[in-house]
Amino acid sequence: MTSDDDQLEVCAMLSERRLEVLRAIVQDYVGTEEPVGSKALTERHRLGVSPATVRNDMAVLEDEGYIAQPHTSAGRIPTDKGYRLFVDRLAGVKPLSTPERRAIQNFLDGAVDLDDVVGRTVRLLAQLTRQVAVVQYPSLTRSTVRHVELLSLAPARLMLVLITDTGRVEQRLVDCQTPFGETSLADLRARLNSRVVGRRFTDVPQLVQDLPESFEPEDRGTVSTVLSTLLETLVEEAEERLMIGGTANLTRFGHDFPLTIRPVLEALEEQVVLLKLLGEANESGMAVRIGHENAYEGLNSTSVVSVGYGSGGETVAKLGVVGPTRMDYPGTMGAVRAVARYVGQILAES
Amino acid sequence: MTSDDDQLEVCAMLSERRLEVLRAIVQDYVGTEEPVGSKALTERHRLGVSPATVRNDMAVLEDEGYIAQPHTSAGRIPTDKGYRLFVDRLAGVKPLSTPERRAIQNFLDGAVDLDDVVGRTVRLLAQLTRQVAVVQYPSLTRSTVRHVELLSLAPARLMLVLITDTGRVEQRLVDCQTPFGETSLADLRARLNSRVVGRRFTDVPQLVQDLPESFEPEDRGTVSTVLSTLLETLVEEAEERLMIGGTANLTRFGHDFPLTIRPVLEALEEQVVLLKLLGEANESGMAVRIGHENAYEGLNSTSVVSVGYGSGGETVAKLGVVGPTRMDYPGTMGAVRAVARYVGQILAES
DNA sequence: CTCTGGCACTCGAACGCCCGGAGTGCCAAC
DNA sequence: GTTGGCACTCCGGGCGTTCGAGTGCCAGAG
Repeated sequence: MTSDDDQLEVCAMLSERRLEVLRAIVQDYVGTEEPVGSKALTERHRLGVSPATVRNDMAVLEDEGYIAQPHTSAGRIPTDKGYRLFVDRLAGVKPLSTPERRAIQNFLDGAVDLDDVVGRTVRLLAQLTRQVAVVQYPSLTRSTVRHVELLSLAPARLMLVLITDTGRVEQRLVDCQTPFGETSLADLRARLNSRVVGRRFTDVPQLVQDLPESFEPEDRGTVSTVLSTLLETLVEEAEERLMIGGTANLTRFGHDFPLTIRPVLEALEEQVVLLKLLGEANESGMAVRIGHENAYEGLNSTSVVSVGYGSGGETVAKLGVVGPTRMDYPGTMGAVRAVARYVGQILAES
Repeated sequence: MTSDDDQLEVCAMLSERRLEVLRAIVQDYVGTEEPVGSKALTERHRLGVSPATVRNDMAVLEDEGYIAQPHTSAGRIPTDKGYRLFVDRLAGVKPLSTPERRAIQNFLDGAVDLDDVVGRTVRLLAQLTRQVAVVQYPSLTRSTVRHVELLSLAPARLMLVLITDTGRVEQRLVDCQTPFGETSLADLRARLNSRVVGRRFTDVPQLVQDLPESFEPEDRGTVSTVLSTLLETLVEEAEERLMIGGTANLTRFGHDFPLTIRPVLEALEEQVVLLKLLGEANESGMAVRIGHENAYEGLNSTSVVSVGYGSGGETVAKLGVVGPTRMDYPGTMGAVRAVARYVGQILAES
């Protein structure tokens, strides 16, 4: 359609005041949840022009697809395209107040382990934004190995435990064909750790591939089994886990309840869908996907604000919120960004 | 009120046919979600009497508080008390069909670790019952120690890993005041394991209390720190985790949406509330809490069906579903019981 | 004593109607 | 380019009517 030459249009058709009108419409609509008319606009905002002028501007904005009216002779509401313009050019990110920042820090500082960090984060985010929060667990693929442990549970049964630098622990049972002596076990444990500790998960396969050869023939089978279980764990767990919270906030969505809320709840149960949503976060900064910009159909009337977080300069996972397209974008973006930063700090400390 | 002499009343006032009428009302109402009238009842069920007779019976049932009418000249709907009678004396537990059983087993057999077992269980239960499923992780307090592992991460930093017989793994960082040698570490690990492996968590405190004394004076501080961290983990993690799923099924609740669904979603976010709900499950068998029988106010128009599960004869945790009081009790109870049994089997195998 | 058919009554849901108000689009004037 | 005026549209709420399902009661039959 007309999306290629947005930049042109913005310059040509949309004067400064028209943009101001759009901003006012978005702000009012977000506040009141009701279509906003020309008269109300001039009353609530000091635009310096009369309702009639605003009406003309609104007609232009509607022609260009930034706003729409639910039915003839009703006020206007922003379209997805309108929100997009608002987010891109009309609104900044609203920083949190100092008390809010302090509250975040205090709350997150109390966490005792990784599960707790993620749990607290998700509750915090839900409370701050009054929307549904989604937090991805720090990813295995980007993190490094802190330790690999091997335990003998029974003569032919081992347990493999994998500990990451982000505090995550994964374990697997390994059934071996032949009994595996304690000394061989200690040997394997030591060699395995000396090779992979501190290395990235993605590098592990190459680092261990020649390990079996250095063992006695009768142990090679078991060593291979252990290694393949280890690699399997890496792959399987690369399908990330995540935690959601604040679903009760869905009840604030709107009046046309069942139709809106249903697909959202369904989407929230589909980890794959959620991961994709978060995954679309831009590497560098925050991503805002508005309404139909979301690939998943059920979320066509919701927006997703997501951002990566991590310790050091590295992004190890993402977090974000899902809310109605009619949301307070500056505030939400501010909260999401702030929480991501603090979580990154917490992870770096542990 | 009249609740003390239920048994009497049941005999005195409620003939066999009246009970049959109540059963028919419950069944019809669960099916249609609409108040059921006398005429419809005689048409759908072969009661062998006329609508007028049924009307008289209904009047009695209403006097006794088993049914009520939303407004004058509407059909009747069962009260909580009516459902209670239905569950206790009029309905059995409907066993699942063979294909269903097979499907459950196949689905659960594919699980790779404890998280996966719980995750699959919750999805399964939600799908079978078309309601919200809640599954508690196997409890630490009732399970036994499979292994305790100690790793040295830095000279004065240890990691403690605890593995249970149900496959659960907990880890904690331990900062020690003084460096702790590898040999002391191996020593502690060995002694610790020889004492607690195979023992119940509740017994651990006594079993380890004299351990520090048998170490060199310079190591005693660290040993004590490790032990107290271990005990702490037992206590902290005794606050159980749980997983929920099938929240999208809440949309099938009713028409008076926002009011009903809101408190339920809120309750589902409160682990404490949920744990209490499940906790009310009778030790031996299944528990059904109907409407106002639930202590938590927000769940006054929902019913909870819960049951314990475990490997061997032992109950290690509970699971259940939350749904509208208007639910298919026999079917739900059958599904819950069957799933609990299979999960118990799976846990016993691993 | 129990069951049945009949009958008058009640009340909610659905429908149609009207009206007020908010908001628009257009136009002529500044 | 901006403004005030004006006719028009359409949604939402309030009101009265109708329709039908369902009830309670009663008198009579088994």
